Amino acid sequence: MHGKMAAMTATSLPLATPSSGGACCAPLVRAAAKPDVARELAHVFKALSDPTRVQLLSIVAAHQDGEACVCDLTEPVGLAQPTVSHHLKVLVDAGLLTREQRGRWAYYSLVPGALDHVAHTLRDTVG
Amino acid sequence: MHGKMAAMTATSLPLATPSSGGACCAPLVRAAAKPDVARELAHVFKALSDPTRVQLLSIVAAHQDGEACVCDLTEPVGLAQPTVSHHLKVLVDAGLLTREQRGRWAYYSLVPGALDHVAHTLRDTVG
DNA sequence: GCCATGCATCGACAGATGTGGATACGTTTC
DNA sequence: GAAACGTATCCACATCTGTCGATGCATGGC
Repeated sequence: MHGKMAAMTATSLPLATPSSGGACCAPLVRAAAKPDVARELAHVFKALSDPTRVQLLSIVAAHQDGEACVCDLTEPVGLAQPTVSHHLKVLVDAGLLTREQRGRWAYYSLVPGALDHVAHTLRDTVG
Repeated sequence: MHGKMAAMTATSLPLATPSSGGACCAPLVRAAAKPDVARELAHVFKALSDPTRVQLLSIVAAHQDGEACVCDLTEPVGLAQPTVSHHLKVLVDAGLLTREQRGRWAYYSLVPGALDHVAHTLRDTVG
């Protein structure tokens, strides 16, 4: 749509024409992120994009043995129990928490390397 | 508000009552995240929670000199120019990109330590 | 078996978000 | 000055999201 090839006939350096009148576009020095990777990253970040969910992760991590049940979490965040359950489900779906039912209680814990993995992928993508 | 001190009079270990019938709640071994920190983190993560914006960061980083103008970005992500401008504004507001107008073009670049700072704060908060 | 408890799901609602067409603004060129 | 170009802003719209009351579904205690 842009006539990129036709521009080749004009000068030997169609890109990076400097100074005044030329093009704005600089060349790429490496490949950009695959859309799949961007989607994967965005999915995890969407789970982290709510203050309540960041707090929930922190509270779970601060508990003994790194696990907490829903009843441990509703009061610190000041939200109703269905809302907390919803947020926890989002975090589980993002691969940041695991759920384990023991008796009447559902215990949530951090997935060990999850955050490190995200940080590493992000570094590979934009770093 | 919680009478933490008063509870000390009942038993020497008011928390962590174990085994069967007892409470579900495990004690905290350290302080949870301040709401302010959670909000700050969530704000940055919200900017990263859209696949298009992750791609934009990656494309900017992949360009020579680590900068790109809007015309470099619309075609790779396949969206209209106003939409791309909107996403770029979100990334600037989150402190992940800077904008510099040079001539007719607006050049966007990564803020050097921004992602590292976020990763470090996150580690302090939930790690 | 029956009730209480802890949690997930459902339904509904207000507010936020991604998207693009139309348009306005600043800069460069003629 | 006028026209062209690159971007940002405005507006409208469909969709998504956070929230909570009501309800269902298990498990444990009586």
